Amino acid sequence: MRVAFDPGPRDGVPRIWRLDEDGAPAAAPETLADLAAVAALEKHEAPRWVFARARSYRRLLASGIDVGRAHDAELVEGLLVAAAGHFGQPHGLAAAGARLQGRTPDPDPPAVDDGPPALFDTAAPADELADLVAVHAAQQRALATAGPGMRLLAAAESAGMLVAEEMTAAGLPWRADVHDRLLVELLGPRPVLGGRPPKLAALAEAVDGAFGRPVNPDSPAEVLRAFARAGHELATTRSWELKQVDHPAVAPLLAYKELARLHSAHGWAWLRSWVRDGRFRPEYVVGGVVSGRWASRGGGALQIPKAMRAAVRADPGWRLVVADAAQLEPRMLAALSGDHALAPGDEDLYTALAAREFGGDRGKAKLALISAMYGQTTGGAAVLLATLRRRFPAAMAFVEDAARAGEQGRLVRSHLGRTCPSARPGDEQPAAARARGRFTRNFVVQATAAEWALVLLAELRGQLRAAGSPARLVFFQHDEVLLHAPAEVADATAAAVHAAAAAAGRRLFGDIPVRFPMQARVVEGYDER
DNA sequence: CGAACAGGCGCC
DNA sequence: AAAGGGCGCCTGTTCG
Repeated sequence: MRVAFDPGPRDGVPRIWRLDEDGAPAAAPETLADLAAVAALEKHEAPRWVFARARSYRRLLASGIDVGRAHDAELVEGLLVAAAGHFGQPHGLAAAGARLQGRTPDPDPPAVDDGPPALFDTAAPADELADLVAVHAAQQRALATAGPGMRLLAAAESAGMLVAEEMTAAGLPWRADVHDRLLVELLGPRPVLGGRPPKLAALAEAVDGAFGRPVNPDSPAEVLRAFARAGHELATTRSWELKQVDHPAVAPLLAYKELARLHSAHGWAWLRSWVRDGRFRPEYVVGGVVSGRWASRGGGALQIPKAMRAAVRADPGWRLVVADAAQLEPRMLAALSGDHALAPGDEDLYTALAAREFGGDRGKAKLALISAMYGQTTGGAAVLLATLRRRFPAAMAFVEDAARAGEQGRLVRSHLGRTCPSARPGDEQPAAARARGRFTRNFVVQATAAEWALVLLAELRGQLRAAGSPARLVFFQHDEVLLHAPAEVADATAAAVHAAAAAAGRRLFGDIPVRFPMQARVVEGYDER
């Protein structure tokens, strides 16, 4: 059974509508006394809940209610709109309803972005339950004809929404005291009145000294002028370019840039803004990246520097289970292309490939595969690619077909059917066409990896719920998951991750020899190997 | 004055 | 040695 759910406005009442699998109403709409009634329904009937958007589930979580299965109409609409070749068209509930009635949809309302999500809530229109039911029914019709891949993708995307909201609610354990200690070690004591911390100030002074005049190291233009005066004409101030310059300012400047980045992006201001009560609670945007990867809002959640990861520590008596998929994208390529010899087992793929084809040079093997998937042609990649083309013709043909499709302005799709954005006016120009070819080449692999990860999350969440496990998913980053678990169930949680990874591979590709191993480690701190 | 853009770099 | 896919977010700079 399915149940459409409308939380109603803040001070209003929640409403539900029982539906058949195809989305047709199975009864009259009902008004609930309170949100607790949702919990009772979940306990006794465990329906698939049809939500208009993530915020509907956020309202439930705020009341301590979680559910097992969902259909997120906004996310599914985005998948269907893209599949129809209209990527980027409005896909919120209002837009979907308008499209259903043959009207031109208005742009989606802007995402609310004014602080941590738990602290605000934008009231939905008074009664959108009827719209939700109509849109959902239309989506079920579309999914019925779209095929099993799209149906799995719609379910996984919706499960991703559940995971994302629950992760935000749970928060990533974050020790402010450890973070502060790391900052003091790297930057010196926190400056009381703002300004540069001692070590940054010292490095800036060293840069001034090396140039013989004040130079703002934060201003690329000033730095370029200073080097030019010293006889070094640079195109940029990127660190790799600076490293090739023989000048006494280079060393302090590079050190400054590294520490300044930490200070500005993950310094004391970040800590104050984003960590409350021992938790970092970013908001995850499911499907926020064209490839289906998640984006995040607030705190740069998907760019936590390695240098700060020691601040992520389990609560006393708890552990972190840190699991990341090994060489996920080349394994996806092996599965997608049917070139299974590319990924023969569980062992490190690059090392194995290097032993067979690249004289044991793992770096070469990695560069070759990265180049194949990203479309790199320069910097010595060409000779490596020739080796790949000879040994793995099907895999290379797969990415090259995808690149050609992009160059010709055609759409490409992931394994389950996520569709890339359409070509834009101007993309037929040679340089733009090549760029689009690189994009579509990468899209097929990255988007399929993203949906594998999505199915993994859904499987893992399902396993943990079925087992009544107290372990919680607390972080997800493309091919890596973190769980927070009581020490006594940490090993079982790691085992659940392995099982979920295997299940995700089967859900996508059936019984093939390619493996998608996840290395799971049980640690107290995220920095521990 | 704020908005928009560019340069740069963190992560995958 | 230094280029190719996807992001978010900081600072500096320019523009209106």
